[in-house]
Amino acid sequence: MNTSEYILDKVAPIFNRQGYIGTSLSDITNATGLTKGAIYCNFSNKEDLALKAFQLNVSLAITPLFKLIAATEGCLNKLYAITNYQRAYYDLVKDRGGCPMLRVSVDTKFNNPLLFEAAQNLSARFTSGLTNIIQEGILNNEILSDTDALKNAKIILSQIEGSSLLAFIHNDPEFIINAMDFIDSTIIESFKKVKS
Amino acid sequence: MNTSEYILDKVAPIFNRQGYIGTSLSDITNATGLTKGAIYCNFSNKEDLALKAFQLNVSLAITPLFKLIAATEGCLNKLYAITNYQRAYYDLVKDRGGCPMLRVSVDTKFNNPLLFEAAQNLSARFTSGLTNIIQEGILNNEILSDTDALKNAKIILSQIEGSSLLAFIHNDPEFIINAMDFIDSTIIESFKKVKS
DNA sequence: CCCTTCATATACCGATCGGTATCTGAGCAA
DNA sequence: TTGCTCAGATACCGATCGGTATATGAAGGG
Repeated sequence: MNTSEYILDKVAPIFNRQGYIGTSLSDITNATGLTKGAIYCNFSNKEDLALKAFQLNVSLAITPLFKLIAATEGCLNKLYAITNYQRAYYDLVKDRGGCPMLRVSVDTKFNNPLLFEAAQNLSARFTSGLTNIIQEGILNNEILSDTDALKNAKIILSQIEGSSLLAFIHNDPEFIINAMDFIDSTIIESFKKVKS
Repeated sequence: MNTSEYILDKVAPIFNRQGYIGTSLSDITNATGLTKGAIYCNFSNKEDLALKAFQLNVSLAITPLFKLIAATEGCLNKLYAITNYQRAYYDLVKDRGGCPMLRVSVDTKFNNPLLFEAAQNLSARFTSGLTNIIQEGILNNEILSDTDALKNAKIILSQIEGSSLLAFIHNDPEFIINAMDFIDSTIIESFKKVKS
């Protein structure tokens, strides 16, 4: 692990807990044991560091889900893989400050277009990924053809993000568990061609 | 309107857009046209001002919903009143930085226990309020008796907060509209004793 | 007319902010 | 051994931070 990676490893959870403005250069030098000289030798400025910290947080918290989806066969199975991944999400991110998409989007909308756009793009990829899964399911005859893919994708993503927020507020993963059980038992169930 | 109210009126949306740390005393003096002397004459410190600004934001964005619920007769009608209120929520808060509960809970969890607790309490009141409505509906025979009140309250609140966040990220109130339509047509519908 | 009161303004505090110019010292090539 | 490179350390910059002590000036009472 080189110095840049070492810095990001130490700093990414701090940015996710305290936000962009809430994380100071002294927080960064304290956490890494390095000096400002070392930081600015590896990153062009605080914003650059924050953006790469966000990317690291995403690669740890969300990218594995995208890979899991890609590795899963069948559209309904992909959807179940998502809810199953989310069931462990609270434990995955609780010590790192919660969902990085949630954190950065709230934190930067009015003062950091670069970081906000990164969060916005991630959310858009999430939405379109979900939409594509449902649409494929319709084409494959796995999902009822009168299902509105985009609408349902937005509802599922709302449920994922909202339950993640509430779990974070109350230190209670049950919000996520409940929401994922509901997605499985009601939303995904309604996609199926034949009711059991 | 006295000076304290004037300051809060000018400052509350700024806190909601930029967060606690992201709002500086100069932001506050610039927005009000007053000096630091006037600010500290009306509020004991920045945290005090931020807390009261949060309370004002809540009283504008969320308290009206609580009053609407209280003024509505019938548990199912109360639930429909909630989804209906949320349909206009994006327009209500978009110029003020989005949902204050979302903003403050993300912003202050790791650095301002006082403000975080206020957001946490608000979320808890929201959850228990929803739970009580559903439980009353069960007692009144408006809602099926095998309905899990707390679980459904958490699911509805997740949907409300998640869709609010996504609408905020993408400047697109459709996330909220979709989610509220879904709550009406699927969740509340599943509460009813007799399917139409 | 004078005195008190009190809200606001002014001027200032030490600390910290993000950022940078310069220095140091280890590694390496010749 | 010499000299170059470059990662990192040190020391410093002006600006801004939250907060406060003091000055000012208008209003009201005697």
